[in-house]
Amino acid sequence: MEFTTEEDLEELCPVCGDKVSGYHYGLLTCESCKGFFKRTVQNNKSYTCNQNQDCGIDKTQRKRCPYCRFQKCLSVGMRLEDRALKQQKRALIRASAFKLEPNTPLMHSNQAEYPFPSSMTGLLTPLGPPDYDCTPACPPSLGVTLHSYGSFPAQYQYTTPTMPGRSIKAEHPDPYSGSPDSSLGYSYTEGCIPASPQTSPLNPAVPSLVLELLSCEPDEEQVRAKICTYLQQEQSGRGKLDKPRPSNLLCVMADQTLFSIVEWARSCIFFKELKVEDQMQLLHNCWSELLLLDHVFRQVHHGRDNTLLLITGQEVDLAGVISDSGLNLSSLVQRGKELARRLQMLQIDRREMACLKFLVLFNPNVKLLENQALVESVQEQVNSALLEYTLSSYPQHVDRFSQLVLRLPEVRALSAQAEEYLSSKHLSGDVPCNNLLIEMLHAKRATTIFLDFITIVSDVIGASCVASRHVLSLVAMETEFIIMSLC
DNA sequence: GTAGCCTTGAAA
DNA sequence: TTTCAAGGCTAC
Repeated sequence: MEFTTEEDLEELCPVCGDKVSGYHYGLLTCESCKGFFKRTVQNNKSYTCNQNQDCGIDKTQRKRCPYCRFQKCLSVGMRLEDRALKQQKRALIRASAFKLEPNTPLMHSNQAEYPFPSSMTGLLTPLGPPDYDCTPACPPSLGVTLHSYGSFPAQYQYTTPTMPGRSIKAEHPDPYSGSPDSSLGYSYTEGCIPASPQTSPLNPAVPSLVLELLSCEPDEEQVRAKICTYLQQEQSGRGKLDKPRPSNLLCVMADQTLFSIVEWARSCIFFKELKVEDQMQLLHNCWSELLLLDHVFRQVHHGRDNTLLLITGQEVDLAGVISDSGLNLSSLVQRGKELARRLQMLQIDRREMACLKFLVLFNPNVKLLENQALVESVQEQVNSALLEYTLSSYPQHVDRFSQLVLRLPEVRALSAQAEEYLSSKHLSGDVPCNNLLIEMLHAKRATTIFLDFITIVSDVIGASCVASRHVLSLVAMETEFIIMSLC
């Protein structure tokens, strides 16, 4: 088809029939509809229709119902084009960087060589599963009521209490299959602006990287089954009369979940390209954040305010947990639930969850990695892909990217609090040494001590950390024994 | 809030 | 340097 520019411009705006002024947001529209779409998207406008959501939109009526006008903009195919996406991307990244900058990591990032826990090394080396003896011996502290929730439903059918009238259901029988069509796990129906890509007439292409990250997601049903089997074996080993306390169960669950997280990381794109030493440093840095995210995302799926959903599929009464646990633990639980509630309000989807996990795992603040460049590159790529995805799939929520990434400092702060809690429990002898949770905790603390030492050494010898890496490696070998003794 | 005109900046 | 789409500005 051949059209001259003049012929193109003689066309009428597909939204209101006014004279087109050029290509705007993907198609030929008039200047007013361009401006209207821009204002709506930029200012995150939300309209309602006073009629039956089928108002006629033409040049003279277009001002009457912004809701129907925006719906028509979407239905004819207006969307943020590449250029707009890039511009918004730059602006948002700048804004996010500005907001995130003061939130430097609460803990030291992991650095140069130091002794790695044996079980972690076992998990990361490709020589087969580790022979890890995880003996749960957590003290009774919760006294919670556990009642069976059965297995995970193959198909979610929740009504979110925080969003009355909005039904949430899986669009695919297997929400964990990772295929693009099933990747969201939810679909929404709502009267106003489409709230999810499925209902959006835009149906924009999902960045391939986002799909790639999603395909790395573990099959949660398998993870659940594995952990349940482990718990059953554990119980059968104890004997029928020796029933574990709920707090013991929770401790083992967290420990086993951490194993599954390490397994997930091992199989992930980019991560498996790293050397084992780098992999361990990244995991040591973020294990508690990933564990927390796993818990929080499960609560988002669960969608119930008064209960917690465990990895085993069991529901725990939230009030019981809060009343029966100490101040520190109840504070942790409540903050975790609040974080889940915020993400639920955002209607975070599984693609976004997968991206956030990668942003946590590939933390560019972990310095002196052998392949630092890859980690920084992945962080940048995932940031970019997530931003592109949120802008194109949720054009009515322009600050969605910021809202998502701004949860990460909260995750870090909360996980630091959880580590402190675990550490105090361990020091008081309530948690045994021989589980992965404690091992990771030790590894991180060892790194912190080591880093402080390295910083002092660097200052003393007047060399930059990078330049003195080889010298420091030698020092590390000498201090290895001291660090382990301290821990 | 709308819409027409102007400026900006990326891409060719 | 030119083109063109996005965003800014401002009278209405």
